[in-house]
Amino acid sequence: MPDFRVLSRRERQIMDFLYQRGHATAAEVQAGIEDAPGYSAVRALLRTLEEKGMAMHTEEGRAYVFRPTVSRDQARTSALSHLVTTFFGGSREQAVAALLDPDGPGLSKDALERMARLVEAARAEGR
Amino acid sequence: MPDFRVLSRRERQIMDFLYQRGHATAAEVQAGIEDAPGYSAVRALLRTLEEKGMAMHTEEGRAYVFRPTVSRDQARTSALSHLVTTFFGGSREQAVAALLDPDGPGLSKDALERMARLVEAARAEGR
DNA sequence: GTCGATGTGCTAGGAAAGTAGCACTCACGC
DNA sequence: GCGTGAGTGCTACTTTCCTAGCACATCGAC
Repeated sequence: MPDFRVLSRRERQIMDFLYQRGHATAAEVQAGIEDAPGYSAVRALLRTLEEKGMAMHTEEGRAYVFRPTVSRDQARTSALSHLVTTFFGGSREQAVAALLDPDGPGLSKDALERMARLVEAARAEGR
Repeated sequence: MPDFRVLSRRERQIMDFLYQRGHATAAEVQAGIEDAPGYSAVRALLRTLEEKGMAMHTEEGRAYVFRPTVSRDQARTSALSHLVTTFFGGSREQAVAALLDPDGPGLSKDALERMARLVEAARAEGR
């Protein structure tokens, strides 16, 4: 798995966008990211990301459609683990607590119930 | 709250370290981060971070001890929310599921129990 | 067929980041 | 008092990032 830490500021911004959307053309990237640079700059950055092995493209009609090379699943696991280490001293439990924080936008009853079931399932499995 | 997105690659790396440790001298930063640059470079980066308002220092003995200006709590909330948006389509529930992933290092029975209680508490509060 | 819109590739220059090195200060031991 | 070690500030250099601009290709409308 490529190392996300080698990414520059703009590159990161674009990768985030690609993970959020799944895939995007240069124009979509430009339209989608905040404080975006010129169109040429976006294309150049996408090319760099390909060189670094972080993204790949397929031709769809005339346009290139870009996707991350590393699956969202792998990337999210890696990002999550980094975040837990950095901000929660490695405690996933604390991270869960933060996710349940009532200050955030309210979680639906259903979502909470599903979470409860997830925890129960993990408990059942863990013994 | 300053915007973490303006940080360069090295600066980010150092901020992560500061959040992980709470505080650190230049020497500790250099010793602590992977693939670290020279001592001078680290000091220069810390100075830049101060200029950008991301870190501050206090003098302790002869050495400067650096800390993030934004509290770990605020920073973690912001980082978590960004991560949930980017990788989980905004679903905190899915993020929790990933944190419970049995492929990761096992969670202790106690930790799981505490999580169960957290969810229950959130449910009780949410109605 | 030709003009405009929308693509791409490539190159080059300026800005920012990253790094090393030197000069200086201060505390401590001899 | 003077050398040494550990600290800082500052400056200058190199590398990388970021960006714009130009040249060329392709498609569709007229």
